[in-house]
This record gives sequence, structure tokens and C-alpha cells, in this order.
Amino acid sequence: MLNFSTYGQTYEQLENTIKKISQLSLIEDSLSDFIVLLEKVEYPKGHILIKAGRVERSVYFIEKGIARAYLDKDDKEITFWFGSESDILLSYNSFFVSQPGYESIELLEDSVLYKISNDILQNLYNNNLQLANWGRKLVESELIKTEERFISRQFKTAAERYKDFINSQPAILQRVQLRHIASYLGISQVTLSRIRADIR
Amino acid sequence: MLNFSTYGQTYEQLENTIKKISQLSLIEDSLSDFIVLLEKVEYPKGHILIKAGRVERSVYFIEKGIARAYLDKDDKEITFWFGSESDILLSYNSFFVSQPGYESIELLEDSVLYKISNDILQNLYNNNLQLANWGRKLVESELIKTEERFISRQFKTAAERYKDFINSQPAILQRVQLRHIASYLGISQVTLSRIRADIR
DNA sequence: CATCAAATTTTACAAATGTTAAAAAATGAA
DNA sequence: TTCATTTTTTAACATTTGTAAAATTTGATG
Repeated sequence: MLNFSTYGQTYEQLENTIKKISQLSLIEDSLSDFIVLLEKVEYPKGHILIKAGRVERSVYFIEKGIARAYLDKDDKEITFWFGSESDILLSYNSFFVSQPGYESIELLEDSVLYKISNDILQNLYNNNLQLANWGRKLVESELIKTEERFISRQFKTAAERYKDFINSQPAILQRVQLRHIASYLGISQVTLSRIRADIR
Repeated sequence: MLNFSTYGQTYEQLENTIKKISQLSLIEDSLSDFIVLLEKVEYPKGHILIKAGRVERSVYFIEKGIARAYLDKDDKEITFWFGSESDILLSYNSFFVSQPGYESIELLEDSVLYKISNDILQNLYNNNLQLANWGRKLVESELIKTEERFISRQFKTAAERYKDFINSQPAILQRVQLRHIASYLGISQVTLSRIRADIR
């Protein structure tokens, strides 16, 4: 549970932080019930928050930091997701259906997160209509984002995808190694270098 | 609303059909409430069920038939989804957030569908905890499927993706033109022909 | 500042995929 | 069946992207 005094925050400060994350302002009436169930956690750069092959029982809200989800293919790592401030972080397939996940998630900066277990969340969902609908909307918005990325992969060239990326997530470009961005865009690092050279 | 006598079905027959679709057996207690709100619709092959640029107010459950979602890119159509018996059919971004959708959905065979409007569904979600959680789980399972397709696009070769496709959806291969399958796999029809020739 | 290690870019060549056009095969209506 | 149309495959060539290795740049540290 959150220990407010430990972090020197008032409840109001915390509430403002949490509201920014994942449309939590939508559940105004239930917000305080929700907040007290969160656990604040901090990890250093390089920490592997979620490990492939395990069943993940927690979802995280990112207050500060950047994370990448990746999976191991042969001797390479394939990065397929970045998350930063105000994003939620979880292994979809592991968290939703309690199966071992295929992905790992690494923190790329020292990070501050709020954590809630699946057991607690399921209990909320089964007893609070407002939160159940908030959870549904949260997943709906993740689904739209994932589908849009999927489609753009299908009909845009590597150069177009890179330009989209620097327009939509310029901060990530500054904070993440280019080899991860190349992997995220589905191209080799050499191709990414060529695209960057052409743009210059 | 469903008019049972029109279609010569008993309620029990209809319930069995509906249960097969989209894990609706999960909402045993609310199932009959849900079923009476469905409207059965039938359309011929070639019908455009959902048109890009419109706000879509309905979701469909496919009882019989095949559909493809596509978008127009320059003078080409990009197919990015197939649905058949037991799948749900909707424009994610249009239905979930009431925006004009970017995709069209065409029926590739004469089809039988059950339809429910977003207004009715939202009303159910806001008044029935069991249905709200069923809706959340439905979206969660769509999200897992979409993410898996996204990732496989990123690290599998065109040949691997084709083999995955014929293993996981052999029936679709028999029922859909190869040009649509090539588009779905993100490759040209020429490349698909080459892959098929190599396998033979 | 000098040095080392890691990250990124560049080069050279190979492999995969795309484009266009044409040929072949399959489909479906009369 | 025949014929016309559509779909699929093949061929030839162009372009994109990948791999491996070398060169360069960047960043951290003494």
C-alpha cells in the first residue's frame, strides 16, 4: 500500500499525479478507493521489470521513466513497445489470461511506477461497475493504438514510419538508443542509419 | 429486435448459436437479457457492411460468412483483418470512440450476422456489472490477438507468416482470394505466388 | 585532456521483395 | 462445352533491405 509520508507527498499531490495517468479522472467517484490500493515502486535503469516465461500478476502505471517490451528471437532482441510517463505497463497476454508471457520489459531510465496486483484489480472489477467500465475503456484505447501501429506497419515504408515516430514520440527518440528504435520500427539498424542520413 | 418466428428458430436454438460466439456463455445469468437485444441481419456477398469515413454505431456477431476489413491507400486496398463464424465485427476506432473510421468492411460471402447498437450496449454496460466485465474480457482477447499479429509481422519472414496463416486459418485460405491474403500478410501478390511455388 | 568502450554510421555485397507486363490457369455464365 | 472474364503465376528487371565488417562518433572515466 502507499505510504504517503515516506515519499513526502500529500494525498492531493498524489491524486493529481494519478489522474494524469490513463484517464483515471474518468472514475472520479471511485478514484480514492483505487489510489489507496496502489503501491509506489522505484527501480534503476536496466532493471528487468517483467521477465518472459513468467506469469505476471501486476500492472504498472508509469509516473517517471521509459520502458521497452521485447522478446528474444534467436540471438536477437525484438523491441515492440515503448512506454513512458502516463502509460500503463503490463504483459497483455500474461496479465489478461494468466499465462506465461512471451515478452520481457526493461526500464531504460531510473523509474517511478505505481503497481497494482491482478487479484486486487479483479476484485475491484467484480464489485465496482464504474471501475469495470473504466478498465474496459482502458483496454479499448490500448486496442486502438495497437491496431493503428499494426496497420501503419503494413502500408507505410520504413522512412514513413520513422518520420511518424519522430513526430509522434519525439521525446522517446532523445531518450532511447537507436538500435531499439530500429527494432521497434521493424528494420535493421543499418536501414535506420540510411534513412536518417537521407533526411539530413 | 429478434423476431424468432420469422426465422423458424426456437429460443433454445438461437441461444446455442449465440453462446458459440465470443464467449457469450460467460454471461450465463445475463444471456437472455442480451439475446433479445440482438437484431439478425443478412447480406449478400460483396455487401459493404462498414464504410470508411462514417461513424459506426453497431457491432456484429458473425453467425455465417466471411468478412475482410481494409483501407484505401492511394489506388490500392490494404486488407488487415479477416473474420468468420464466431468472430465479432466492428470498427475499433469508430465504435469505441465514436470517430469516423478509417476502414471499410466487406462481406466476402453471403452472410448472417447479429447486430447490436452501441447505444444499447453502452446502456447494458452501465447497468450490468457482469456484462461490463464480459465486454472488458472480449476487448482484452481482441487486444492479445492484435498484438500477436503485430509482433509476428515484426520478426517473421513472409514465408513464415504464410505458413502460420495456413496452419491457423486453413478455412480462410479456401474461401478468400489470394490477392486479399497477400495484402493481409503485408506482401505483394507476386511474392505470395513465389512462396506458394517454393512450398510445392 | 586522453583513453577506452559502447553506440552509430558507412561501405560493399547478398538476399528478399516490389513493379510491370505478359502468360497461364481457373472460374463462371451462357 | 465454349467463351469471356477474372485470378493466379511467371518472367525480367529495379529497388529496398539485410549482413558483416570497418570507420567514426559519443560518452564516461581517470
